[in-house]
Amino acid sequence: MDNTELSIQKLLNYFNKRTHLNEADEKIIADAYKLKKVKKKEYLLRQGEVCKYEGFVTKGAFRIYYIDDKGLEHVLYFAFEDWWVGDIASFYDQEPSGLNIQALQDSELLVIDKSTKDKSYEKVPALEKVFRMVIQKHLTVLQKRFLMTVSAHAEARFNELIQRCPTIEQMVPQHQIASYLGILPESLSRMKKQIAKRETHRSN
Amino acid sequence: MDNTELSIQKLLNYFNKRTHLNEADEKIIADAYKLKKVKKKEYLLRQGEVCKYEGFVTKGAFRIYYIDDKGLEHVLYFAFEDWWVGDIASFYDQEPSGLNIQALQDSELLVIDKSTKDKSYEKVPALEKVFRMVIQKHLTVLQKRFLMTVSAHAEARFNELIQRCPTIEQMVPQHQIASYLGILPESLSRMKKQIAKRETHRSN
DNA sequence: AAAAAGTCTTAACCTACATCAAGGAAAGGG
DNA sequence: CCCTTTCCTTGATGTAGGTTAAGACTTTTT
Repeated sequence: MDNTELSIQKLLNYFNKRTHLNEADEKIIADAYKLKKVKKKEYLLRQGEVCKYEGFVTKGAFRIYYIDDKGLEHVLYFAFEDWWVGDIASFYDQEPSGLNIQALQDSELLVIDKSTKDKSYEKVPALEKVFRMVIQKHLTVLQKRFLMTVSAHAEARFNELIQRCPTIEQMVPQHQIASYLGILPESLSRMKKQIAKRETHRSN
Repeated sequence: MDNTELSIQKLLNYFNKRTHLNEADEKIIADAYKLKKVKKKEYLLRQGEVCKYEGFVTKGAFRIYYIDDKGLEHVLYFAFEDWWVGDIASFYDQEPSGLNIQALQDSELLVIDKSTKDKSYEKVPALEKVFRMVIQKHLTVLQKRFLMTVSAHAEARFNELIQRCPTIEQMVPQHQIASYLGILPESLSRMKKQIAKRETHRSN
């Protein structure tokens, strides 16, 4: 079994956890998605472009971020295996995107373009429900993140992130974690020093 | 035509803008949704309760907000006519909600409970697509809001709000607008004074 | 192996907004 | 209509995190 087939198997697995697909459905899906390799630091999407692909990450990791008018980057989320990447608004309306999607490591994903996706909904109606639920999940996660961001200090947000995703510090550089938390790298560095100082005080 | 029928007509209208329903579909939907009246300051949902209803606002306005551990309120969004209210996570998983949904004025909405909603998806599959798109829209709006919140100052967020929703100041008290912007009422008051001062300087 | 690019830390200073406190205006209820 | 509650404003002071600048350390590229 080659790389593409393995990836497709992961995707079918993902779908079958959420609905039941028959063999004909699986064939349609297998034909609709194409394997795409993206090298470290390369982009799947850049701000200003139309989002051509919706992708299912099968290997590696991505960061999805926005660059504001001052040139500062703001990480919207990190995407690892079994996550979806893309800019829904840009993909569905085929209008310029406000987001950048960059590989953090050499990565692979299964991608689908807009017209193929539309056809897949027609051919496999069960996908409507699956994606409704996937998007619902995304929405609730973002809602929680938003409320956390407006109600808690950076240190609480940092602790929450580490608890929810303990390996994150091994996977992405610290300045990108700072960007995810909504603070500058300098602030995160300072904050970690403070935390460490409190830790040693406590143990003495 | 009574109040309920008028409301149902608004809802069918809303759905028919996004898909095509036949008469049987319309009948099913008309039976599934019930009119509910909520007086000013009353709640459709309180933090800690399970979200029993998903609602389509046909009259009035609501605020959806979260109370943090310090007791501070954070407005997630305001909902006016033709908007949906509810806590998706709590509604679909029937688990306690983290949100409060309160009427800002005497209001009316069409509500549906979880099991009726599940049945409506089975009976009218076209609704899957409609709600997938509604939720997609919610997600993109929240995404933009989140990025605005982390990248722009309170004054820029205020200007954006006024531009996007010019009547908001007539509809909701200023301290709730402050809460939506993620600042304290005192800060918004001060900010508006600053803006006004700059305006008069410019015109002299 | 050298050069270049990227990453992390530290320090001094600054600012947007929070906090605390209090008085006044408006609005809604009996 | 008064009384209570809600709402808005203003001032003094505090602070989390931003800004600027610089040095060291690490990784990648050539």
